[in-house]
Amino acid sequence: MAADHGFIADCRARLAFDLLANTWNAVVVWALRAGPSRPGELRERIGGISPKVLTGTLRRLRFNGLVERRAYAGSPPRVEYTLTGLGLTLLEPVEAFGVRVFEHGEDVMAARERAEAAEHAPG
Amino acid sequence: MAADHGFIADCRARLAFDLLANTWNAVVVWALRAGPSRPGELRERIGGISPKVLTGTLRRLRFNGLVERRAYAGSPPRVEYTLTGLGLTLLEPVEAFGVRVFEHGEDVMAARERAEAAEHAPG
DNA sequence: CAGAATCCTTTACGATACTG
DNA sequence: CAGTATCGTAAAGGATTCTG
Repeated sequence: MAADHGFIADCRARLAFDLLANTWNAVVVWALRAGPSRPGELRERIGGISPKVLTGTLRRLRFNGLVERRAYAGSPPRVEYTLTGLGLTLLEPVEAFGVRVFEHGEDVMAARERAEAAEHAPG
Repeated sequence: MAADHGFIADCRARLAFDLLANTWNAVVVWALRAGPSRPGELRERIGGISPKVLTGTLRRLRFNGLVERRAYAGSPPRVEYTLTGLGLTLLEPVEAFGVRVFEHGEDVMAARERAEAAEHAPG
């Protein structure tokens, strides 16, 4: 069970990749690589994510043990989110993935244009 | 702009991680690591994915240039899907992620149980 | 400032049946 | 066997407003 990295049958893979199977999960993990961050910082850093969606995403990540929440007493409220050990472990491949997409971003765009052209031409 | 791997602002990250932002995207990429595969093989290998959803996922992956489709003439139909160069490039971090989740799967489960307990206790 | 509440829209997912 | 069509459900995303 610890040595079948070569091949994983059935839907254990789905359980694993569910950790990323949302629009913002990986983005937020990525944004947290800078260290403990407040929600406002995250929203600014990410761009285009609404407060509600960020809250929901952080909740999911906490639920799965990737992220920790720490609240400080006082007013105005101060809250910080941090990657847990597990989150840091998973950050590495996430970051590697992101870097590669950035490196090969033009391949993706080219593929999309080709696909769109192929949709319009024969249709 | 090719050297800011240390920090990516705004929502380019979202564009990147959209490639994984679905339930089955990463799972199918993962399942294709074995080499060219027919849809039936993929369904069997993955488990729990319906034909329609597999088709849709493969379509998305093709659209983004991660996967290639090759159809062979004849009857019954024979179709094979393969990871493109880009797909192979991205497979590595995907696989690394999967492996790590399998290694630390118990952390995830423990976090979920803790989270569920925390929901029920105070509520 | 954090985040809960509300309302709406979109879309992925799932089961099933059907066609070439 | 590959893929489409149809139907229904569930959930995520988005915009906005409000409260401690």
